[in-house]
Amino acid sequence: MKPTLTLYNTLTRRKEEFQTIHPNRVGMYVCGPTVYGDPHLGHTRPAITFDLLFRYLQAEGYKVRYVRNITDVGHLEHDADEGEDKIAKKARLEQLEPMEVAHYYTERYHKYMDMMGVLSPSIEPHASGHIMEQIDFVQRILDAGFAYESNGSVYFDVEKYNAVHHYGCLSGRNLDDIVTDTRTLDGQSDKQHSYDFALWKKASPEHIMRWRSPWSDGFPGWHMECSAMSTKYLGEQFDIHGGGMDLMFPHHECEIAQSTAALGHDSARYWVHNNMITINGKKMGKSYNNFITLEQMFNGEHEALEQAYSPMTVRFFILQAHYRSTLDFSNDALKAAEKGLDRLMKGIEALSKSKPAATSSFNAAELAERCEAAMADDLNSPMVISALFDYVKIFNSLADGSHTATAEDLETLKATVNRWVFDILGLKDEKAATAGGGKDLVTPLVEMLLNMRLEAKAAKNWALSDQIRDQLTAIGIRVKDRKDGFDWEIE
RNA sequence: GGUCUGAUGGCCGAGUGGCUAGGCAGAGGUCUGCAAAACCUCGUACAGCGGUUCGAAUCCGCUUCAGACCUCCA
Repeated sequence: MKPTLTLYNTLTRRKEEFQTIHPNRVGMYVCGPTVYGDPHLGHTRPAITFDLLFRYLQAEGYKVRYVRNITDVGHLEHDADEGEDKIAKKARLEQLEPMEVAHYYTERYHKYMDMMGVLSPSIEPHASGHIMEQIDFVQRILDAGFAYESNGSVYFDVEKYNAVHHYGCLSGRNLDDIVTDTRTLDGQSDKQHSYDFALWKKASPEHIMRWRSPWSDGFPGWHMECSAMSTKYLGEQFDIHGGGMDLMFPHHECEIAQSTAALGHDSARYWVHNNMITINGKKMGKSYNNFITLEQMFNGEHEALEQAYSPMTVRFFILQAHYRSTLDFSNDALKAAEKGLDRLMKGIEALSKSKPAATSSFNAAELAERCEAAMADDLNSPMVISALFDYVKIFNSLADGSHTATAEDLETLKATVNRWVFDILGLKDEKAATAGGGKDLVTPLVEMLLNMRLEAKAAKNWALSDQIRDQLTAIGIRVKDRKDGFDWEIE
């Protein structure tokens, strides 16, 4: 009997049993990147968190439609009239068409996500490709009476909405707090209240990205795309809405307000938020300009990096922390993750090479049980990894006989490892992968030398034996002696 | 200022009332011609002060510190 998945729902601030709207089917919407800059370490947290959930739900047998958007329009620098679209701004700075910028960074995002084993979602809609749907959604809110038009722009009437519903239910605020805390913005706003937010913005003459609408030539407000696209692809009600904690307010709060205003109810059942990656205790992000891009992570070219870290090291680093905790970047932590991952992969290799015995000295089924229980408890990937490490010790002991396993148990363990390490955690053995073709050519040569070394050892010719080992070490081949021969690997 | 979250051993990071998290680093040991790898053993960690309890890292209160959001951020 598998444990039931519980997920922490930000709406209720507690872990809830996960129950799908439709049997065996899950609709999941996650806020993707705004494609105006290179993907950085911070972007990997939601990508990997929801990739983990996506993989896990699929492994559990759910048919999952995972929608992750690309924001390529409508995301303003400031929510004021003089606000400038991020994509348009970048385009102006770089003398490019806005779509050129969006395309370039979308490709970069895909490239780096792919390197880190982040699966492509089921659908990846672009905001710019769904202007019609957004206009329709704005119209629905207008029709419902929760928005007003002002000088060609359309704004959400927060006060009116709040009289009927609770604006702030997700972030735990109430309108009074928001009223007193909203910073007064300069300029002659068309808004009735500072806390009203734009559903449609009239474009100023120099604004490049603009579309025709019933109200003006303009562009949709930032929060609109998620409401419109999630509704289009997942329906008026779906199971999971995910994103970074920093999006909780105002973005997700506004999304809830928009959906509730237009549809009469919130569209997502479970709101799931990942925490931030920090550096020196501070959130890594655009605002602090303290981010490390993935390109830099992987090539080591950043002043904060003592070395390069592989994509799987970064993935493992993230999975070793619970998704709702902050995770602090440091070289020591990354190096620890690198070694830990190496240990895990070597242990799995040891398992694959081990020979069956007549009896098993341990409970092989328990590993899967521990993984299932940990993961079902709000995606506790650190506990999954902890269980795996406990078994790595056993896998490593199979070689010298201090632990034994039957053929059947070995198969069980291999299947468990495949499911948890590769399918669900989404890890890959990078060394094996990169060695790949090269190792095949090198193998006969290395083994010839190592067999010669075995003969030298048998003849107690330690000088020759050590010479062979040292020279192999010098070219990056690490030799590991075993009772019955040798092992080797490419560093 | 408002709202919220957190403070765990040298480092990272789980754990939410009693039972070993785990990884990295470190110490000792086994194995080995030596080395590496592997395995075994080890660390009186729960910010401070008070309270509840037979029992608290875990619950409650206060204090200190840190962070997030309130403006764009994954």
